Amino acid sequence: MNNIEQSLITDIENILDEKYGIKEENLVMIEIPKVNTNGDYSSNVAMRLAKSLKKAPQIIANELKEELIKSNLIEKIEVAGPGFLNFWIKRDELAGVINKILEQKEKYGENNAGEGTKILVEYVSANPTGDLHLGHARGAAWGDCICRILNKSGYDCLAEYYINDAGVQMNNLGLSVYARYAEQFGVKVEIPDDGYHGPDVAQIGKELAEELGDEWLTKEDGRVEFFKEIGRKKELDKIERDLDLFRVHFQSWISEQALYDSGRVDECIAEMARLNLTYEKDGALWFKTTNYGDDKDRVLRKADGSLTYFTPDIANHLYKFERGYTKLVNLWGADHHGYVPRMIAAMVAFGFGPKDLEIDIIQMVRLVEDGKEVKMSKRSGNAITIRELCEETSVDAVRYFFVSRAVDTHLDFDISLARKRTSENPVYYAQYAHARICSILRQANDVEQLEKYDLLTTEKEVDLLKCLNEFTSVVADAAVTRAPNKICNYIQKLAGYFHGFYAAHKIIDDTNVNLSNQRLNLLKATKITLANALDLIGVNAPEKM
RNA sequence: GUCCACGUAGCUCAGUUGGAUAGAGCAUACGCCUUCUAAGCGUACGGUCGGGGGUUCGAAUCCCUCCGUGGACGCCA
Repeated sequence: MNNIEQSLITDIENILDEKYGIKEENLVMIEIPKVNTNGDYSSNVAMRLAKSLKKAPQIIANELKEELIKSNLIEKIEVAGPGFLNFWIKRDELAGVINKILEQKEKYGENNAGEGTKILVEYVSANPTGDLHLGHARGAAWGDCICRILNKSGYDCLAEYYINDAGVQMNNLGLSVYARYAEQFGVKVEIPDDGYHGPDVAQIGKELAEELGDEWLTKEDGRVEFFKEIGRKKELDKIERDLDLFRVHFQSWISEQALYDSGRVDECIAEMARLNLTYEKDGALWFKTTNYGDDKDRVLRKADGSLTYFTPDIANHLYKFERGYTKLVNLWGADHHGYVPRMIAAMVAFGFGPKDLEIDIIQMVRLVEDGKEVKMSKRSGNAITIRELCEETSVDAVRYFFVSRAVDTHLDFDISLARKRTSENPVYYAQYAHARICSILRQANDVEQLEKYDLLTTEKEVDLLKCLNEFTSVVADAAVTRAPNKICNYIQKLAGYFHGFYAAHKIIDDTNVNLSNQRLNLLKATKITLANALDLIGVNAPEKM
């Protein structure tokens, strides 16, 4: 990594080491000041050292300035305010990023923040008993983007879906599917109270009636098993198709039932007993999660002999570590947040670190149209599905909107806004910038990459160059903090700087070929960076609009 | 009731190991197309960072308290 920020940090760290013998990671921070009268970059390191060095921050800043000014990156340094170091970078150094981008192309933005960490991201994991809805869509968008960002940042990332296909609910699914199937032949069978009454199950019943005929009406042997299995398969196929439409693809699907069948669940219980983590009380088997930060102990095996949801889920998580993943990330709905401490406690009980499993909580989505909350689909009268949402607006808009806000905040998804093709809609704003660049490049002669970009010195050009320089560290930061919304913020900023630059300057100019060619290369670099950023959130970068 | 999130401009939100005058976009008002995409650009307006207290050179950020919103408190999944 040799971007400007990183070079500045390294320079300062070296000086601190030589001059004061200070070696401390993450001490030196570089930021881009809000106003450009405070430099291209600035650092507060002198203020942070004031206490330990027992010197006024301004004095430290001036001492650092003496040394730093020797750097060939820097045009000018000022010590300002309470002790900030403000840096102005040589213009041709800033522009060096253009050739870097032109050479790296779709690889620009790659970084090694993850240092090869094997990380497993589990998300969506909706039960195969119905369609994917709003909340799932937000989770799917978030998880997919996180994986893209992690992969770009030197993590070895696996996207996994945990299928809750064991237990009572699957039985209920089987019974419900059978009831709907029988209904097609005029035979009335009760759907269990906690069964599935929705239109998707009715649809499956109808399909099965057509495919299979009435043979199962009379055949009782293995009927529930059969309908359970086929219901599961059909529901999962549907989920996979909807996710595919949403451009989300899992590399791994883990079945809860398979964890039972392979004996992993039993092994897990046996291992907990060996580690003395369990006890019997009131006929049930309990896990001493309170010893590891939970607020009460939890039941693993109920008095009726069946296991709780918790037990196979522990086996599920242990299996992730077993496969060599050293970092686990889950995305859970807000309604599961009470479940977080016990799962972490379970992993800690098995000797893993409290940060080896991190669970991000996704907040609720409200659907809004014309200022009013929309609860149900107008088309079907039921809860709105992910497919319906994408068809009503667009995959690009849905993905962008869901990912552009931090996951832990409540989100209003404004359908009318998502449909708009104006600057009110941030997706179009960014895509329009890309299309605009493509249009200009189509009309210009193709230019080779240049040795120098010494003519790109106006405020708009410098803003754009600084923004391009920033991309790699934005990606790295988004990966480490698992915040795809930071990529969206970056996209808006980059698109904004481009539009500003475009409005201020004529790019294709036959009377000044040198400047024109430098600007065209700046455009090419901007196009690549914008497309790379959009790709990280899975949104298209159109050539024409 | 207990626990967990969240509360920043009219609206939607940025803002992390505490830093300079709290930032965008939208909305509103006014400008800008004989010129590469006006799905754009520019200017203006807009704030007790939910209230109060504390910690210190410095707080939207950390601590306490109160208010408001949402969620969780099963031998459900």
